[in-house]
Amino acid sequence: MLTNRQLQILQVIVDDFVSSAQPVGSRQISKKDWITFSPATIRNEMADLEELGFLEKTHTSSGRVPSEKGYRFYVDHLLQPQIMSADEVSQIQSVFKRQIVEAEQLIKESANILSELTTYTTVLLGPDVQRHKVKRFQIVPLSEESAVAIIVTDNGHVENRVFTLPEGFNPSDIEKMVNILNDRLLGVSLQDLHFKLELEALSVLKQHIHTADAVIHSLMQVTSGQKEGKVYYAGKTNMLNQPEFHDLNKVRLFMELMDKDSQVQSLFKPIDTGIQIRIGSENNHLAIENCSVITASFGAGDEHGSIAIIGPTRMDYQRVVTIMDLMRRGLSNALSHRND
Amino acid sequence: MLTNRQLQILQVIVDDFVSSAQPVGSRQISKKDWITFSPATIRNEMADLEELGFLEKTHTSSGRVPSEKGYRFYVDHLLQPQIMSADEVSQIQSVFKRQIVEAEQLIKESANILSELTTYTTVLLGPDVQRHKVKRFQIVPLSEESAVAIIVTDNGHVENRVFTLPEGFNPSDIEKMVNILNDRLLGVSLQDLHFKLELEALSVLKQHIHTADAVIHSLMQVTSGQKEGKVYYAGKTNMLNQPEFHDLNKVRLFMELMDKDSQVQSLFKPIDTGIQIRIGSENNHLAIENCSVITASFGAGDEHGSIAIIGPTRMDYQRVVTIMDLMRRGLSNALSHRND
DNA sequence: ATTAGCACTCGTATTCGATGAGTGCTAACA
DNA sequence: TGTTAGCACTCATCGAATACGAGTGCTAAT
Repeated sequence: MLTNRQLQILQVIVDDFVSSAQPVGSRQISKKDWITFSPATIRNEMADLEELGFLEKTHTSSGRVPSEKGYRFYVDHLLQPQIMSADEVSQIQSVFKRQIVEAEQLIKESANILSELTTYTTVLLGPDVQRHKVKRFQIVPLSEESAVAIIVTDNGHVENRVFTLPEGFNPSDIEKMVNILNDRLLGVSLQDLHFKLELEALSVLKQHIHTADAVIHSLMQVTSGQKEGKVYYAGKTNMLNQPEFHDLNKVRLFMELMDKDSQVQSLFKPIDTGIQIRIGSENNHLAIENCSVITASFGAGDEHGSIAIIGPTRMDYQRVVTIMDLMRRGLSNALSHRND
Repeated sequence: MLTNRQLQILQVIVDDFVSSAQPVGSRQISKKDWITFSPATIRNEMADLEELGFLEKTHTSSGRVPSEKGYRFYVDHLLQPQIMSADEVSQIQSVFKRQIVEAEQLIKESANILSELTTYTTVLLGPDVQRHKVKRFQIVPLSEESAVAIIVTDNGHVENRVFTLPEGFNPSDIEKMVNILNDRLLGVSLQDLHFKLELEALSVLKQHIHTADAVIHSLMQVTSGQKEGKVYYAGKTNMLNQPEFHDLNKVRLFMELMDKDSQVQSLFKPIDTGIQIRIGSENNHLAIENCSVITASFGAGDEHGSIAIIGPTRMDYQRVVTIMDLMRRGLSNALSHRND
């Protein structure tokens, strides 16, 4: 168990290092006016904290830097909600005041504000499309051999894909088919769609349309492709302003990672509801081993998603957590009242 | 007018500098076995070429580097088609062999291969949606107050947007309205849609539906939003491997530019058909003043778009032009035969 | 007209010493 | 026994001095 004094010192070191990016020395700590003990005492305590694994040195005679364990402890025990300026609060709330109809647009705006306020990078994981339910099914023929299939979900998302019509397909069958499909598939979630098409719709359709087999298989191709939700980024280049990214190799690794939506998706998906923090190696990825990811999920009813902020491990956790919590509540709120 | 010897020297300098990124000295040039004259002679010629503005020095006693004017001359007069390895040719053609139904998918694949083969960054400008024509108009109600409007264009693109329904709107009017709109708007290009809605559709609708005014205005909001085509990137991080981007500031500027689709759109849009090259300051943008952009437009019938490659001014023009030409023809071909 | 020879320039890499922030330890102190 | 002043020591950073070498421009010889 850490003594009160050790807690104080750890807190100062993290806070100082977060804002200065420079190793923190004993003299610097003693300057804080609520610190009553001498640099020598602080040095002793720091040596202990280092032995316990909360601090590190960059070289033999440098100041101290929080270790991952140090950040973890700070985040778990020392975090205290920050007071935000009225200006910033109103900036956040301005998004929710505007009457935005489309959920997607609302969330994107939030992500932009989030990176602006934090100066970190925001990753926005779109709502899991697979959970949405079919509201309407539509097929629009384009030519003799191709048509576009459209699926509207219950909350307004539209999925569409061009597919080829089988030879000898009778265009007049389309309407019949669409009716049957709408009848059968209403309310089915997109993730179930694939199977429902094969198991239920196919047999019914076969009775009415003789090329049904081929069409359904084309449609099944359509439904199989869209496994992942969309990923949206804001403030991607903010990371370049962080001193820890003065190294081009790190920049490259980071940017390459950010280009792979599927990897980003799995790295940034929240494991639980609420706000979570993953520090450094906890992220399990080389490209962001010196980064922390803070995720927040939000939602109301069917419409939910998550926002993540990524910055260096030396990130302003207090501020980010406070802002994200505000954002999370606001978004959930806005989404649930949207259709009243 | 340049002498034959000057042409030879300019060619060697560009070629060498392109592959080595180091200023080229007289000795190095004389080593080429088809160069028959001595370093001293070469130095004299280089001094002349510098006076003419085709070459530059990085400092008083360094080798020569092509100037923008030098590249321009090289590109205009010295470019000769490269012979590509059978391996690479087949890699390109593999895309077109696969039977891909959706034009967008096909083009994206091409862009990926393009950046792989060139090690530069590919920017893909989607077909100009505004030119497409309405094939089908559809409205799907989501709740009492909202609905999603869907526009399918003649080549299978789907535009959609959620909009609010006016109070007191009678849901049963939707079908009537959709019918009228489909009737009136079939074949209208998206860029005209906005006005047609206001000028033609509105008056007709008013006769049948008393809330038509409000609905049309909601719809007009939908049609006004989608001014720009989509932009797709491949190999964004390739630029980081170029030695000219070892400077973090340049990286930042470049990445920031690439995040702004609308700016990228206007910078990379080809002015003419065929292959064009814009060198350095010809691009008129600070962030890419040391870059060259090679654009190629392709298309068949209604479906056309353009691909651009961006790299440092010290880029392998011969190779890129050869590859892009192959790609351009392939794409145009594939698109025109797609629906046969 | 071409080229060998040579003095000169300038970027790069290396070494060396000075500086200063910061530590750990010891001994004095309350 | 916990705290602190004092001091020797470490190590990153910076600037000056130096050597090195690739490359040029000029002159004079071919």
